[in-house]
Amino acid sequence: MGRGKIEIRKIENPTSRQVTYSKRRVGIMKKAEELTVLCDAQVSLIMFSSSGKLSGYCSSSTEIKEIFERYQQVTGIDIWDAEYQRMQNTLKNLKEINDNLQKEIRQRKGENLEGLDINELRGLEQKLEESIKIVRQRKYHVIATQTDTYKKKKHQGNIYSPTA
Amino acid sequence: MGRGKIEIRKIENPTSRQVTYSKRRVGIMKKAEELTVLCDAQVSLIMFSSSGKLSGYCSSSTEIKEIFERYQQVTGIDIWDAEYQRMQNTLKNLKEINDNLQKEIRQRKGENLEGLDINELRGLEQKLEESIKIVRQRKYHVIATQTDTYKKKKHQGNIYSPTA
DNA sequence: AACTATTTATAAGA
DNA sequence: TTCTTATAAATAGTT
Repeated sequence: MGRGKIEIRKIENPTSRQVTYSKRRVGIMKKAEELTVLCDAQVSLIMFSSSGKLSGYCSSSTEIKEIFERYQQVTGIDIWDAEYQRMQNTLKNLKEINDNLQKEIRQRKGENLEGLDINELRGLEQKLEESIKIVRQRKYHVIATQTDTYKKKKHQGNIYSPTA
Repeated sequence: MGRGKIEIRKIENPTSRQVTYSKRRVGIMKKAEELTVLCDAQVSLIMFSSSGKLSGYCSSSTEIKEIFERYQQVTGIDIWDAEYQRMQNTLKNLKEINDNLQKEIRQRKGENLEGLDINELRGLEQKLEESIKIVRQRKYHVIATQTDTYKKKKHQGNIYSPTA
């Protein structure tokens, strides 16, 4: 295609590679346009250079999306399937986790105990006792702290009180 | 490109159009392949002839899907549209619900009580007391039922016992 | 970016 | 479709 035949293999020199890309990019896009017009075809051409730059051609009055949809229809390949599946799985897992959480909460509330045997009930009772213990400790701690604060405030207040 | 210059406009004769399509289809695919190899580019080329026949080229070791995803990323065009959005929302909601459930459970377990004031702590204590009451009632109910069953079985057993 | 010697692509014909 | 071939187009190497 120029001064001397070339082999079709990767151009190692990055500058030459970039130059060739620029030239051929224009060339192939022209070909795509010509094919579209001459043959009344629908064409999509997407290119990423080795440096990651995007160029594209798409037959006028068409969108890439449309072409991909048509591609899907014809090939039967579902481009979105994998991604869709992944999301569905995530959804399923979340729902499962949710269900379990709901179940645990209901049990801790004392709802839905019918399925539990005696040992499970004893375990649940113990857990609740532990929880209530912690809550009570916390409650007393808060009361104590509030009382301290109150006392201090009262004392500070007294400094400026009429009786001081 | 041949015997005499041609204008780039739709070839009206369907046969010639088809012939030209066949030839140029091969040509542009070759160009796509060359661009891929020479310039280390990622290329996708999808063509539909006016009669609806699909041809495509895609850089080796790549899938159309991959190129499409990359295209999406770069352009910001969302090809998934409604379905995707809907799933994303569902996912978001589920995560939120999940978070709240986790929080409630943690509180009922006695973890993470730092944020609660004295009234909230009293409320939680009451809830736990109610729960524990229900669990205990259930426990005694189960014990009673088991004992009944045992008695009945024992009694039935006696029917066939040596002493009967 | 331009130039240009060659190679490639391909239109028309068979 | 496929081949042939005259010509147009593309482009590699160079400036």
